Amino acid sequence: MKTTYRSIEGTFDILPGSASPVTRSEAWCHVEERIRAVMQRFAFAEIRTPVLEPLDLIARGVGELTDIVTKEMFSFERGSTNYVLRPEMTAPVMRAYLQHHLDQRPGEQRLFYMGPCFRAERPQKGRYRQFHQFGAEIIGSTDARADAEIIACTVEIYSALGLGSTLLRINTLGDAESRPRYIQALRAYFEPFSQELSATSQGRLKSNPLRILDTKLEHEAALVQSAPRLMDFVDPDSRAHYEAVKVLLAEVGVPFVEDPFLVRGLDYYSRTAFELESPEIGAQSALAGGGRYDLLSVSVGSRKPVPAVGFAAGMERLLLALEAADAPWPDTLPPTVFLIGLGESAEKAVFGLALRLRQAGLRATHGLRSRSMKAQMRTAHRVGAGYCVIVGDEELASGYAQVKEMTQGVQETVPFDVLPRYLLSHRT
RNA sequence: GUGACCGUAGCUCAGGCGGUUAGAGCGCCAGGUUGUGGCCCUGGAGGUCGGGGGUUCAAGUCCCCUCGGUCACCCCA
Repeated sequence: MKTTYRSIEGTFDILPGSASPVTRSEAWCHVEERIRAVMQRFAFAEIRTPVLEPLDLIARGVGELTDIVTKEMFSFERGSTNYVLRPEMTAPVMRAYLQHHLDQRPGEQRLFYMGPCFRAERPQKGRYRQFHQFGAEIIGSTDARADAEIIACTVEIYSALGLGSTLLRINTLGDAESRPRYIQALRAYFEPFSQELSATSQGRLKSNPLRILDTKLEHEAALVQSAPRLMDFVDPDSRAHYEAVKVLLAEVGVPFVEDPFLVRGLDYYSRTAFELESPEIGAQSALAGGGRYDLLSVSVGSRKPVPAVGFAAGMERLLLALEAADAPWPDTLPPTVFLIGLGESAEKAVFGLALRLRQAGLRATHGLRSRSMKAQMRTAHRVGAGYCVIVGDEELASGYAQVKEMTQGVQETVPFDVLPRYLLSHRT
């Protein structure tokens, strides 16, 4: 049947019992639980921020010229305020940190988050207009251990879920000065070849030369080979910081590869940048990404700079990776008890009985359609109930219910008032 | 934003070069058992063939447009 309304393009419903983990609520619960567990072991505390944020916060935080801000935001005006549905969560978390003066709390702030984000891109596998991110931030530390811990935590979440075959790539982007200097050098290098570059690369030459570096065109890749190297422009302190991060990762046995061309798409990153990939989830292969963003706080209005590192990861991509890895999914637990009432007064009794069983801690349900015993029995079987409790006029008169165990099919007679105790002791 | 492919019952799909009331399996509902599920049998409900326009005596089948889905580019989680 054709339905009048459907979920908006690039958004989807998450249903119980769905075949794919991406749209299966049981899979989401399971994964969210595991993520929280790892976050808590890293002593991260949960922060929840609004889905709606001021447009300026995102524009300034993420960067006016980034793709996200120039063409991917769901934004609208109401009264004199411009709103956005957040396209990511780091800038909002920093906003909350500043707004609530979390720097006054003892030590660094270790925060994690989970929630929906929005980007108006063309949907494809692993990329949706409403998608879900989780991530963690350590705010208030310049120490390389903070970087390494964030990276270790990212990796830990995937391995805790049984995803071994991920690839960690890391790089350093240098400080606030080195990046602009490098960008300038890149422009100077590519400018003479401008005519040979593709239209997109020519555009990037103006907007974001760093992006030319990960071109897929062969003749451009050749040019990139002898382009100036980022590392040559990185300041000594950043280099030392990068070395320290690498040593820490090596010490705890987190495998990584260095990728001198890894640049992140958001403006606020400096120094450490990293990305975790899965080769098995399609073209959108980045499971998670992150890095240091010492510059963000100032660009969203802080008078003094607040150093921070963090990562953000995509829930849907994690679920996709688990699907590719053939991970098993917990099912929704079937009801322990299915109550069948025959006739009006029995139905009424069953309603109350169900409530008492639930209060005793049992999962109990009953049909609400006054159908035949046979039909109700079939439903009980199909929903996977462990027991049927049958109540008709005879049972009402005698005070004993029929209790049928569904796998063996044996049936016993149990007084109403001992039903909770009986079912609690017999359930598996 | 660009491109490719796809769009027939709730689901998975059949419907040779256009030709009479559009099918199957599964699922759903009911019955075969005056109060007993699973297996089996019988019956039923459910489709304006994504939508609109065109060609034709005739369109689920051909053409155009449109909407949606999928995947890729781009970008990124």
